[in-house]
Amino acid sequence: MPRASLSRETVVGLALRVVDEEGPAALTLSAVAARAGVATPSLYKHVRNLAELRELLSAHVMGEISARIGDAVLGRSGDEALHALMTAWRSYVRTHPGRYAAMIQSPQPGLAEAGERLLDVMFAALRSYGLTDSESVHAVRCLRSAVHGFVLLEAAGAFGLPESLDDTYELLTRMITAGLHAPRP
Amino acid sequence: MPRASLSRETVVGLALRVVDEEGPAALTLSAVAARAGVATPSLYKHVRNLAELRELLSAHVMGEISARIGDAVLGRSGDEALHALMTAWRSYVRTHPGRYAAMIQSPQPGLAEAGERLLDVMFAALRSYGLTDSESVHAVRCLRSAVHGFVLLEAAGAFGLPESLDDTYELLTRMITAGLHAPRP
DNA sequence: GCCTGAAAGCTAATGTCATTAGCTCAAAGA
DNA sequence: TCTTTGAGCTAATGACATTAGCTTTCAGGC
Repeated sequence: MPRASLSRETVVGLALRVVDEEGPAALTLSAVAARAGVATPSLYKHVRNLAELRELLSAHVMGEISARIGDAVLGRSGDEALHALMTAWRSYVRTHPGRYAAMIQSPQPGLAEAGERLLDVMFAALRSYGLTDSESVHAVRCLRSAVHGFVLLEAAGAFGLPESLDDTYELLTRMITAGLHAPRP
Repeated sequence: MPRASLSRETVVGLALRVVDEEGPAALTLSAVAARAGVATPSLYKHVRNLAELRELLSAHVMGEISARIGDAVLGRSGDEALHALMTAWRSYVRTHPGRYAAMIQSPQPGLAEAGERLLDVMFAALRSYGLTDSESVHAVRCLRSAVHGFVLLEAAGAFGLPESLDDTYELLTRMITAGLHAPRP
């Protein structure tokens, strides 16, 4: 086996640096190849095509988020766990806005596993609320929607007014936690 | 003035049909030109470039949403107004998922006006809660985040489980409305 | 009815990408 | 040392965006 200077993982790592430093729109095979010091077609030895690279990158990012929020939730329960989860999620996106924006949302086969892990962490964080399975599904969806919407808009710079975004996020957190104490009407 | 078969508005209209029928990724000047029955470079007589077309399209979509939720809120107040606003917003996105996904979120000069109008409608819908200006800003941001996150994920097909999405959205609506009755801790 | 100039559309050309085909050559293992 | 495998390369193709410069149409004045 010859020159193994590159690997699938290295390529994904370089792709992450591209989106971190130049934004999601800059993610091209050319850009990654340039960073790898390699001709563009050489990348096809490691990833099937650009679409697969995007998928691998998305799975990686989902994995990082799961790990972060999983850590944050450890040893906590109830509102405290929820608060920690939401804070950790937002904090990750603030650190890597391009990375988060580059993440694919539509259901791809390669993302199923990473997506499930992320859901698992969220379900676990809600466990102490004592919800039924079905209530938990609705609760996780609401949590995910609210956090995803907020961090996406924040990362895009879509909140123009001068009011504190920390305060807004506090309010959002309270809306979610309060809503979880009475998930049915 | 010669052959005025095309216009800025026509071009935007064709672009809307492209994203509606083929998704946001299919929005190319080639695709629009093909629908217009015109060579690609001819479009440059009407829009500066692809970036500007995206901006015009985004402004148009924002305008449509403002109009829809504005209508929905007319003659209502309080929780009822909020509920109508959220329902109308989601309903718009379900009708035009590609259009919504094609909408730019980052603050562009050309989007300022449309963005302000959308914000105005949301502030108006919250008026009867009697919030302070600052509380309203936080409330609108939370509302926008939650709705945007939900409809984006729903349009992307990101909610895989079989539980009813209508029920989830009801819960999300209740979380927001309940949170608005006591926006500060 | 004819002239003219501005605007709409066209062709040709360039540059960036993704992707495929087929070659080369390094190095691992016999 | 020889073979084989696989990483990386060059060349080529095709889709796009964008620019330059030409052609043609037609509105309005004569």
